[in-house]
Amino acid sequence: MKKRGLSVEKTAETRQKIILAALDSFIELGFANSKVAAIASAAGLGKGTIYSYFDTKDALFEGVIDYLIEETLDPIQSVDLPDNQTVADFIVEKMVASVSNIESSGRAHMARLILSEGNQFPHLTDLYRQKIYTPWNQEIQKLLQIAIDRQELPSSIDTAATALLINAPIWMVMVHNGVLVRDEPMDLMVLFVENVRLIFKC
Amino acid sequence: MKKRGLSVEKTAETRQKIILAALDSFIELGFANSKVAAIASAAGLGKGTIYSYFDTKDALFEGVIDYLIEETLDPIQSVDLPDNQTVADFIVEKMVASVSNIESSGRAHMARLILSEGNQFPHLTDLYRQKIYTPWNQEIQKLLQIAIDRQELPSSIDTAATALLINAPIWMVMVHNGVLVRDEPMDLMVLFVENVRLIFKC
Amino acid sequence: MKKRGLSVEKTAETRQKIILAALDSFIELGFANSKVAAIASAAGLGKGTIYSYFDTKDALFEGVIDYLIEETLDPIQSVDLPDNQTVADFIVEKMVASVSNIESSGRAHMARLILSEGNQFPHLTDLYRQKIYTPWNQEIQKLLQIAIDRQELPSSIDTAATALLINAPIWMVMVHNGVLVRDEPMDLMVLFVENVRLIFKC
Amino acid sequence: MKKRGLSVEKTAETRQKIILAALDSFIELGFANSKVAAIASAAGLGKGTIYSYFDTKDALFEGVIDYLIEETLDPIQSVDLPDNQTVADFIVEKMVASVSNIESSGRAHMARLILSEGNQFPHLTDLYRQKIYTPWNQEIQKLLQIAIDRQELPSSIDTAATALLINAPIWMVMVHNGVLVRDEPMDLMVLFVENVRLIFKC
DNA sequence: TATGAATGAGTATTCATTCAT
DNA sequence: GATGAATGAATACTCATTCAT
Repeated sequence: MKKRGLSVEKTAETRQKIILAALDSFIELGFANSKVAAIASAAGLGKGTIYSYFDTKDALFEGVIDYLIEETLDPIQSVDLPDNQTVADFIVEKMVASVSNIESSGRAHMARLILSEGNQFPHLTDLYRQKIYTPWNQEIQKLLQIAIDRQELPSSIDTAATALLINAPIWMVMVHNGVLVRDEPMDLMVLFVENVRLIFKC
Repeated sequence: MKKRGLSVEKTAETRQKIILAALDSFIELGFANSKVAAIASAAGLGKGTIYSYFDTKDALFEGVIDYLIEETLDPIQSVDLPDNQTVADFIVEKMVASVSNIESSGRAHMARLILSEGNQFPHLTDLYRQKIYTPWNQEIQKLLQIAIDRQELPSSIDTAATALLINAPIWMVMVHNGVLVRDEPMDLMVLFVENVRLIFKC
Repeated sequence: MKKRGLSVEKTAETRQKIILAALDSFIELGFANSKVAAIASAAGLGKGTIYSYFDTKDALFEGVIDYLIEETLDPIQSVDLPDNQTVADFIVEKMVASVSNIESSGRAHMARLILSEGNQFPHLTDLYRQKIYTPWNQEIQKLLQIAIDRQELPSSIDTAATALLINAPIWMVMVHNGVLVRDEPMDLMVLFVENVRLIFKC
Repeated sequence: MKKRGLSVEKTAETRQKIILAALDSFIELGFANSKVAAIASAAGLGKGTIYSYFDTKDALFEGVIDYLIEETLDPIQSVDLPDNQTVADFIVEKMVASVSNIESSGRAHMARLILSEGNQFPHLTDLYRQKIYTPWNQEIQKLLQIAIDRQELPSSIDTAATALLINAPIWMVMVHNGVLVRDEPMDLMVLFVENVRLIFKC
């Protein structure tokens, strides 16, 4: 069989094309208003082909979210914290990369899709929470605990609540820039860093 | 016309029934998955009656959002700030009432509907921004400016960004409690107050 | 009871208003596209009132046609033929009045309603045939027989066919002016008289 | 694409099936009373298939009329008139074929559909006038002018009016046989020929 | 008697999904 | 594997008709 390898690549490539076309459509039109036929057409494929790769339209949406989760998975790791760096600096440093490309990487789109369609896809909300949201919050909580241990933060703080406070500007800006005030976007980086400085009083 | 008075009451009551049934359905199922027939049935009315009050399903959704906006309109007013109260205390005090009933008053539902359906209803997003979001942010910015004038805050802060920081925990908690982690709700009040204290360093 | 008489008049007047409003609507929009509510509104009445006078929308249409048939009933009578007038002259003279106001009297509208809606209202087509179409043709046939007897026409003619030939320009013009070429109406009188002259070779 | 040929044939056949089933329904029930589902069923197809071929029920009706116009287009041509044949004979000869199959060819149905539904489909009335009615009348007028030139007719006649007179029996019979007196049909051929003889006095 | 709010049967239309080619 | 013609369940919406006032 001369090009079995190629065929596998081809398949992966076709799958990719479908997912990207579907993602565009879901972002622009939402799940309910996206038509399988239009996605197929945008992917340069026939309708039937979509169904060779995904059993149902729901499965296609799950495939898109799965893809985004895998693609954008890049968790902050508390174990990477060097001894000679403050927790605040570490968080800021680590988040610069992550936060600066939150829109271009598709992570903002993913989050907004979870916000808008999550109610109807509890399974995906669960997945997002398990793979992205909760791990991130837990790593932040670990870092906060380390900060308390190092006396960079008072022991009186509630780590769960403070983790949410660190997270809050990210969601605020995703809502602000992506839904409510698209023509005057706020700079997430500025907000995020300022917020960390306030929390760590530094 | 003798029974005109009754008739007006009756129609207002029917309209109310429709809106409340529709609201429940939109919150639970989203717009696309809500069926007009089911809403009518839940309201104890015939399908046709819905269409006597709203031309289309879209118009019904707009009616629901309009209703929520009118119902929940209760803006913070910077002019109410007493001389003998700090801006931080004023914000906290004013927001206690507002924030404590954010779920029960329907304001959280409204916000989440805007998040989930707003893309497909730009007109409603505009309305929400004009009536709720922007006025709130602007009043907060005025208060921040007063705080700067009173030297409760350094003049170096960016009032637009800081207003968003004050807002951020509210959206964070609406997302956290309403979408992602429904079984372990975070106490918005705690988060909000703590955040104000951090910002005002008090 | 002071104004029972008035009440009867009022009732007849209301009925008249309904029929005229309905007629306008049926002519302009056809039966299927005419809405009872719109007819009521055009008549300055409530929807329910229509149903006090006509059981159903179909009955309303029948009422309109009945009204037109009664209103416009003005048959040519062969017994009116004077001895000292040719049949051709008699037909022409009698039809001048009838044909000249065929549009303004509503007879053309009635005929076109029968054409356009008759298939769905066989009862009305029957009525029209019995009250208008067949009597007219039969009187014309009687006149043609008299003309044969008087040797104004050869005995070889087929009176049924010739009656239709006399009728033909009327329908031709109703179709031409009313449906196909509204902006360049043909003068029915000219056509009708010329046609009679051709048939009677005079 | 290998099966493209087959596919094209198949779709043409399906389109034909739809049009014929729709035509039957429109003739029997009229446009408003024809149900898309019933037409689909009569065509041995699913409802959705109709909508793959015609965007709306209105478009389906237009498709049917278009089809009839194309199918039945067979105009009399004045240029075909031989020198050694009278105009009257030419008209009679040419119309024998055309008129004798006016019912079986669908032309009568088409004309009656225009009569009954034309008011609601001005576009189709226009099309019918442009493609069928006006060309026919114009060719007849040309022939009448030739007849005048050849002195087969006096120059005093009005060609436009006389063309309508020639046409009149056709419409008269379509109305008579198709709407009013279906059980005693008149022989169109007899009427048409007799009428031409009267007009040409031959 | 007149009204118009309420009703729900009836219909056009959409679109995810199937499957023969 | 890829295709797109065919399908029909599902749904928004209409409007003749009823009936309480």
